[in-house]
Amino acid sequence: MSEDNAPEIVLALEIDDPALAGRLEALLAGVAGLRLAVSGETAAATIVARDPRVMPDDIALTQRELDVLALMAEGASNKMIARQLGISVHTVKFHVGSLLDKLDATGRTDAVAHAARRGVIEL
Amino acid sequence: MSEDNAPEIVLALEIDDPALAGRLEALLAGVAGLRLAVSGETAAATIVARDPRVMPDDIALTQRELDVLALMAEGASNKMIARQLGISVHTVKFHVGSLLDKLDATGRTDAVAHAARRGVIEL
DNA sequence: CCTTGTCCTGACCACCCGGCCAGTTTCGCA
DNA sequence: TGCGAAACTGGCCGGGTGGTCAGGACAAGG
Repeated sequence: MSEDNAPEIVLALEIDDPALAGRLEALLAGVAGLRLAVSGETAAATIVARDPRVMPDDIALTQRELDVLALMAEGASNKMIARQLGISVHTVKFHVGSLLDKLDATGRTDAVAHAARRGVIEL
Repeated sequence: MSEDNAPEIVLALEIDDPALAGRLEALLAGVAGLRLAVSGETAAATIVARDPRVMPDDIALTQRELDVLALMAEGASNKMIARQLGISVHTVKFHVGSLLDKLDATGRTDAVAHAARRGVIEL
């Protein structure tokens, strides 16, 4: 049915591992209906595979710490976080402190950046 | 030894557009050597296609604001930024203020998050 | 029973942050 | 040559932030 609305799906590759990239390239080359993007071309979708080395140990964050972290990433102040989670500002500061420690960050901005970098949270 | 004619490449799909997702699913289903991940499975690579998000006007940030923003993303304090750029803390606060205004952020953490989201900076 | 760990709360304090005021120099442009 | 925009600096101040102390509730496991 209507192949008119489905020309070709253009895919881009962003893969750290050269071996995996090569295999995928070879496999996808033989598929009708899609092709790989040439340099600079805008792709409909991108195949990504990050080097797993960036998150060696998935840092053990408690559920509460993840809650606080998520709200921190939204730019919420301790007071806002406290209200949102139904806990006291003191407790929020406690969790933020733990976060700074575990993420090896110097402040909340640094903590969010670190967490985003290693995929703990999605910006 | 290396039977690296590896079994299958497991791919995950993260595509906003259902139509595109469906087409890709159909296309890739017929390719030997790779398969789609089942829910929760760890994939070797992920195919992503974000909604052509609104990055209408790449916000006009001055060079100095970009300098400050980059250091903010590293978790640097105003004092550190001042020292790094060879300017006074007051000037840093001035630029941070402009950044918060232009990025529609409530604080430096929010500013970094917004900037990262719309690709102004790379985390 | 007692210890351990996690989560939660409180208070104190030095410092940082963001917003406000006002002022300078430098530059491009009409 | 005048004029505005950008960059820079200063002081001031209310509120937020991060570090440190101390302690309570509650479940898991010795």
